[in-house]
Amino acid sequence: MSVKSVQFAVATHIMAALGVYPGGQVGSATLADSVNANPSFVRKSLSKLSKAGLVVTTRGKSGASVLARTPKRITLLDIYRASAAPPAFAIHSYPVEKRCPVSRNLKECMSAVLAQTQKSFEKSLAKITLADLITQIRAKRR
Amino acid sequence: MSVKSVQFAVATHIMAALGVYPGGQVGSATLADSVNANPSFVRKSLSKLSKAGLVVTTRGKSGASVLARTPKRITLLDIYRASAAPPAFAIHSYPVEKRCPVSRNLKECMSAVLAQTQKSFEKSLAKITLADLITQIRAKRR
DNA sequence: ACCAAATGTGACTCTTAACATCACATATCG
DNA sequence: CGATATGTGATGTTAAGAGTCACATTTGGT
Repeated sequence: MSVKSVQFAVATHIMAALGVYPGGQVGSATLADSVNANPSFVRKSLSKLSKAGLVVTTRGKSGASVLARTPKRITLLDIYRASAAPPAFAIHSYPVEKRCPVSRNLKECMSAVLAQTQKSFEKSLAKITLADLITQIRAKRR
Repeated sequence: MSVKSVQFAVATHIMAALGVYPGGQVGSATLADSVNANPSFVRKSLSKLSKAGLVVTTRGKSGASVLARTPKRITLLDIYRASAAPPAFAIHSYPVEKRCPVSRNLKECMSAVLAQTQKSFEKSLAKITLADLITQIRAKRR
């Protein structure tokens, strides 16, 4: 039950870079440098952010990306959702043993629990804006 | 950033079964039946619960397991921690691009964010007791 | 109109970590 | 002391994300 995907972290990195870079017009090659990852991988992540409406990218020669709106109005939940990271929690998929009431009913109970849990951590992400993150990064500036 | 582990769900299944079973003395083979998983796998999970002090198991002939305390005093957070599921969130491990302030500082900021997030969902798990879960299972009883 | 330079994406391989299983050590009741 | 349980290390299997490549698509500049 746990997801070790790097999508969310990379997406956040990209968004932060776009927010910090003066002017905001940044090409995918530059972003790939900052993240230190394969350009193609970064472009895929960027593409998802674009489809989610968090950034606006222009194609063709001198193509680049810009934040679609001010960092204050972008939460980490927006980024998390856009990054399409797999759900953080999972239930086993073993077949049900029909004669056992626990086996018959546990999964349903568990999904309720996990849904609530997921909601709770998403709420926590929604409280943090990209602007907050950028402020922190600028504060360190070392 | 994501690996789906089934540990938590299995551990919870085991605990619920122990709580529901009248008397509570249950062997690992019976538990394996209920979960519908390999007995060895279940024993490993059981072993972790035992080490965490959530169940008491006796070895040797007629060995079995019992809840270490009343279900009201066992939270899903206890079980989650005992199950040693991998942390729910991860940060990428790409090397830092030193000339980029975002690259230099983002990871630290992200770990703070993720730590807070982890805390938030653990808090949510702490609110649910094993007794709650058992009540739900009994309520359905179909 | 064409070329250069950028993003968008499908296909494929590589790697990793969880799952699954086995074998056997260890424990203990009768 | 043997039958039967749990505990656990070793090993094979498998699924999913990461990484990479190739190429289509787009678009500004000359």
